[in-house]
Amino acid sequence: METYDVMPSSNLFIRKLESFHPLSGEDKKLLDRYSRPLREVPAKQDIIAEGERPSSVFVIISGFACRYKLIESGRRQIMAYMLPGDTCDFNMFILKRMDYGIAALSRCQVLELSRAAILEMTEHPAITRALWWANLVDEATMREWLVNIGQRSAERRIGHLLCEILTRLEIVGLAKGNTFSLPVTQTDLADTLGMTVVHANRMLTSLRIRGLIEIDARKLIIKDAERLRAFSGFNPNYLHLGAGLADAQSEKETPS
Amino acid sequence: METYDVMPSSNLFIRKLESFHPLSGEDKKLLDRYSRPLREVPAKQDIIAEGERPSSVFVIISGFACRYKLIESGRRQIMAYMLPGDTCDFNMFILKRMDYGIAALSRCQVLELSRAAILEMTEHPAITRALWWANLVDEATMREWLVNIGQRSAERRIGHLLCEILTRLEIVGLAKGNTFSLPVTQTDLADTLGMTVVHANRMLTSLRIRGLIEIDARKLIIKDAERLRAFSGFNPNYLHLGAGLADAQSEKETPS
DNA sequence: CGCTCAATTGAATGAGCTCAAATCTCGTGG
DNA sequence: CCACGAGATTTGAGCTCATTCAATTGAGCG
Repeated sequence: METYDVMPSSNLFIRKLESFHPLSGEDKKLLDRYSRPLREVPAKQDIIAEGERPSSVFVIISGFACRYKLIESGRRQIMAYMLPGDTCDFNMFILKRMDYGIAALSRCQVLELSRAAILEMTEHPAITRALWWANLVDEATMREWLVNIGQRSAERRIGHLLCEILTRLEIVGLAKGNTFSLPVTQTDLADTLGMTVVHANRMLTSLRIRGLIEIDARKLIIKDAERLRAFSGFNPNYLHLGAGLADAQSEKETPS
Repeated sequence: METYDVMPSSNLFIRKLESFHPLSGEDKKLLDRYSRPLREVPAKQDIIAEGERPSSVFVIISGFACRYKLIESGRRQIMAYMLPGDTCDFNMFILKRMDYGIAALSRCQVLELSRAAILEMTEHPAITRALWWANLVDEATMREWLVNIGQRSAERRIGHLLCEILTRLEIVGLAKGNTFSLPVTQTDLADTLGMTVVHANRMLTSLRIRGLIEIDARKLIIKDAERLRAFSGFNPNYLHLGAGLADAQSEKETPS
């Protein structure tokens, strides 16, 4: 068994995958080779639109993106946030047509992986496992969002989402001291949580008054993370933090 | 290329998988071999509870089951319906612990597939593809539910869900003439759609008054499916009906 | 027949929405 | 460097959809 780098990678794609499964130097070299070029996408622009035929897999390197759907009435539902390091469904090109869109919420740097790139990556078992885990966690996250929207009050919904974003950004080192940049509009938040902008604004204010958060420009400070988590019913279980790593660990201990 | 049975299989597991990808006689023989024994689960009982270590994959053969989560306040969110022929996530045992539960809504007959059974099945490419598609459609369905709960009024939410159930039951031949048995309580519907039982009841009444549906015992009649679909904004795209089949088709036409 | 759970209905309350207007922010052109 | 304009945030007021609480009716079962 070889030794791995101890320092977290500065390549967020690699760093995020490593949070799911240990990668060898060779794995990382391969990933690094595919980590260029980056496509710049301005805020509010589609990365891939609903109805398009998917031809590559996207990795967000910087900025916030989302999966979303529009309905007949013109309303929009955001179904997932894609934060730096996040990969969209790597089995995407099985689909004939996208049944949803992926758009940049803020300015983003996006990596496009061709079918060939993905095929090469999936020949590496560790990378494949990491991608698998990423996929499982995406699904689990979507389930949690369903619970959030279906069962919690508007104020707790917002709190829950902020807790999730904090946790996910911490994984890739983009949150320090419970503070992070949240480059999305309140309209985006509202469309994420199934409420109106006006109400989202009021509930943010309410969280501020409770002393749970602080907002300054597009920086969010979670003043009391523990209390916010309790208030929002946030339990990070569903993110399966380090579960893939634990799994690899137990395999070493009890080889099958 | 061999010929396949023209008649739909009476084994709903097979029938459902076939709706995603054509299966050879040999494939079906294998699936059939694993189609016993059936476990009987009474209504309201867990098939697998949150927190358990998953050791097998479940296939619903008769009855309605669901994936669900409970939150601190005691509220329940149902995140998916599992109808006859439906398979739960076939990658489930990668997980250390279930982050949600699966329960029977009505009395169910459930097939349990061991890890070994799944491994054998996934050596057959056609079965693997079918399972893949099933998984993709499950994810797409969850996305659509998010849209439904997040963006539509209570009455349209119910309408949308009923349209989906109708479509899914038709695939396995359990809906005839827009009529099917819906063995779930109104409380279940309410917990599915993020509303109270009282309101679910009122909205069902409202749909009845509009002449869109009729309820008699646990039988649901959709009086005017086209109008109900329009009313609810239901578009079956997300179920990717026959997409896997079309895919197989196009592969035959243009072999890579 | 009596029990439990599901369905239904009423009335009051409240969370969240709509409409509207005011203020703030920030990038762009002059 | 400043003014302008578009988009974002904030606040007010009134209204509606959906909830809560409570009670009644109905249906299936031992």
